[in-house]
Amino acid sequence: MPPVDEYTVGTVARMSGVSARTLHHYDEIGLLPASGRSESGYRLYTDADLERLRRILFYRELEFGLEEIARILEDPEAGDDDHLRRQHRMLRERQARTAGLLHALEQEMEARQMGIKLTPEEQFEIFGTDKLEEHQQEAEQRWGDTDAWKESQRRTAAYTKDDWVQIKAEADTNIEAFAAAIEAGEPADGPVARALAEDHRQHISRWFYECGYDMHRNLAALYVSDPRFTKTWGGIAQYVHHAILANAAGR
Amino acid sequence: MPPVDEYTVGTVARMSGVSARTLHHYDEIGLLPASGRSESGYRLYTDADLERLRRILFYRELEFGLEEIARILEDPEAGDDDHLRRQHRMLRERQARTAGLLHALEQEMEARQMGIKLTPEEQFEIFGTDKLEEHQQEAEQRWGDTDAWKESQRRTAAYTKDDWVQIKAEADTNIEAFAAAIEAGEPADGPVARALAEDHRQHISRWFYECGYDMHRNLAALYVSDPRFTKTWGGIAQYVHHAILANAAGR
DNA sequence: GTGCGGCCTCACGCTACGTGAGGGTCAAGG
DNA sequence: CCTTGACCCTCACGTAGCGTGAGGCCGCAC
Repeated sequence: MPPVDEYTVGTVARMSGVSARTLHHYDEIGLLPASGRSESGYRLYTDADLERLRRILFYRELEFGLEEIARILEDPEAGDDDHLRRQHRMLRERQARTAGLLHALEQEMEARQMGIKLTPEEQFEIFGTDKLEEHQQEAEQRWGDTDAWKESQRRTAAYTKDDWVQIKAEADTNIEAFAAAIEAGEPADGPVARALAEDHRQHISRWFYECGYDMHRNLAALYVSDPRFTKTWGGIAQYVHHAILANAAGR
Repeated sequence: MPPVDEYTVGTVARMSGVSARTLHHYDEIGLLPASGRSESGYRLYTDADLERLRRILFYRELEFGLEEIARILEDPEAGDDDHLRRQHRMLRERQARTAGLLHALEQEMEARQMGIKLTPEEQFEIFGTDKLEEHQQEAEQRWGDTDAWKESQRRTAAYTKDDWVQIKAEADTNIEAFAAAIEAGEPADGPVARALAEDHRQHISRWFYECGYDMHRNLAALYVSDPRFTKTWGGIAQYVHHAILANAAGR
């Protein structure tokens, strides 16, 4: 006897993340007919149905219409690469448009309000201290005329409180991971530490400014030479510095 | 007397790119009521209406519901930058989501081994040679196990013929620009040459693989050391090499 | 035997319009 | 002056992909 292989709508719904109504709908339109029914009329789905559902959801994510999904799934391959390519093009165009909107929006917002992104109490709430502004003034003194700083200002001006919470969370995770790596005796130039360094670089790129490997190296130098950074990074600064260099060297 | 300032639906439709029905709809739900009517009952829109429509379309592009757009526009900017932030956040989410979709789509396409993206005739038509295959195999031998190679394979698997035409056009433009810069006596480490090098880097990043400045430097080294590249770039290889290094150094 | 949660089948609601049907209106040409 | 064709009007139903009850059967625990 094969594994259970008999699921009711609710079960399938919970497993796949869609609603029961959606399954009813897909049954109705024949996109995903239930393989069978129980004596009392309950829809019963098999593992094969689940697999089909997975494929359906994949194409749905790509914003194909249900009808087109049906066609794609019906005939095994055939000329469907065209669909995929078209979809790919569409998505790339959308990506470009979105990027344009983003840029316009950021400029608009920067113009609208220079500086003050959060009220002092909100900053307090997030960072547990209100050193952020102080930190900012220091930073501006030193970096005010670099492109990275300007880009950082442009981007951070647009962040909401939720964004800051996430930034903080990511940063903390990264610091903790480094601490754990030291604990575990991972070498600073080993694969684990390098991966963490890469995370760190991407964190900066994502939230503050385009941070290539060269930039990252420069930043690493600061971690050991600038007391402000050393304060944030505590005893692990040296280790992080080493890891960043090792990571950058490998690219 | 001010400029015309009296447009009928069809005119507005053509100017804004929406359908007349859409304008009817916006009128019906009160989102964009026509400022007036002609004697015969034609809707008449003013320049102010057009401005409002532009704003509506902007928010619509950001996937706000019409009802919410109405609320945003009605309220004379109370929490104005608040919803700007929300838009910004939404856009970034969409950006990330679309990037994910693109990635998934590319993997799917690569997995289906649609590697034969262009027929030999098309290859010849675009690149003026059908020896791409050999070239490709050589490259794979040498670079096959690098991340950049894999990323490039994944991404290019999804390109259409039109994409390739554009890629080729961009590349040619870049090469010609370099040639022109040499002709004009531009120094290889001057601003013009560096800008061209930056274009070149972005071209690669956009179409093939993430090419940071370090990576770009490595690539530059090949241009002067690897005969295959030297062939493509002819006599300007040395100059390009120099420009890339200069550009990377400034970042 | 009686809850309670899960399942069933209608069936109407929703968004943002598309798409006619049936009928006036405006400017140019015959 | 009258016709023609492009444009405009107001209903009003259709579409996709479900959401959201309503009314009722099923099954298992207490």
